[in-house]
Amino acid sequence: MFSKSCEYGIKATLYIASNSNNGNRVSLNDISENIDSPKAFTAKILQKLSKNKIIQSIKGPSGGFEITTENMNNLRLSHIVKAFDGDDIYKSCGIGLEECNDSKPCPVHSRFKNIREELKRMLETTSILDLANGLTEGLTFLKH
Amino acid sequence: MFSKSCEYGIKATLYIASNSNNGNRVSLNDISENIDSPKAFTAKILQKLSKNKIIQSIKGPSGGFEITTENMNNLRLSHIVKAFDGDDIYKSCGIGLEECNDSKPCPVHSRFKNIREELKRMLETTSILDLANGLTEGLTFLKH
DNA sequence: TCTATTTCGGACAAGAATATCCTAAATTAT
DNA sequence: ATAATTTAGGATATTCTTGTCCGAAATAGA
Ligand code: SF4
Ligand code: SF4
Repeated sequence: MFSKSCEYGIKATLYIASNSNNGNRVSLNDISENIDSPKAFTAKILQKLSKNKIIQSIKGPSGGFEITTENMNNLRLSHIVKAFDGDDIYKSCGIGLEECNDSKPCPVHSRFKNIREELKRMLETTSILDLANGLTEGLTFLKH
Repeated sequence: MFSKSCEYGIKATLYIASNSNNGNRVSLNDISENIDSPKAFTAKILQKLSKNKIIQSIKGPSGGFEITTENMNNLRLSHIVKAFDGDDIYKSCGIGLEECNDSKPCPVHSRFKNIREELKRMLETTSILDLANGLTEGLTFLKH
């Protein structure tokens, strides 16, 4: 469904958010250990999140990553997905015709439409904070 | 959502089905032209469909590909998807934890679950014939 | 100022997906 | 039989994604 990068991006953001909730800044090492992702690759992911102003990065000793309360509240899952995978998931569903529209639909169009819209709606209404809270409360997990 | 291979696989099957409906056997050339896909690559796709007994292939002059009425009726979209992409789409949704379960859910689990199940249900209930009919009747299209 | 820590960013490597090419095998028609 | 057509399948190429490596830049503390 999502690219590996996007999956790591979501996990990393949520891990950072859950820690920022508690006032803790976290390092690349922390993150890649706790979300079970390759360290060097995760560094790239974090750079991208940082450039997209989803998280904040601080260099130097006792540096690391954090996310502002404002961002946690305002940013949605859709923002992260968009940063990594673009809006493909909203457009090129089904069998990937170049231009999709209702007036010249592909055979699976009507069947996929609802699902696609439900997914879109879910991503656009779920905030980082919503998801991070479950982590903080120990109700959900980022690795097994 | 699906791999390119899977998309071609779906399109090819539907094109063949729509033609088998009219008693026409179609060749690789026909198919790749009408679904707008790279010919050599499409040949591989057709081989896979054939090995998976989704379509039938006939060699030699006036050979080509066709699909039986029985297969059109019995086979679902899910069979094609499974042949190309496995059952990933049913398992590794959301952020791709290795083992997914309700008792140790990832943060997006509850939100993704419904969507995933709806997708699964749709794929498992949509037959090749359902989709091919729309094509035959000129209501839906495989290229623009 | 010097050192240690930590992110940044460019270059490179490995792997997977996508795509092409060419020859073999089967089948039909002549 | 021979030639023409069409699928089968192995080898190879290209492109994209995923992943690693290493030195530069920033920053905190001694
Ligand atoms: S399902 Fe609709 S939107 Fe998706 S590829 Fe087909 S025509 Fe386009
Ligand atoms: S949403 Fe559920 S099933 Fe999907 S990866 Fe997360 S825990 Fe697993």
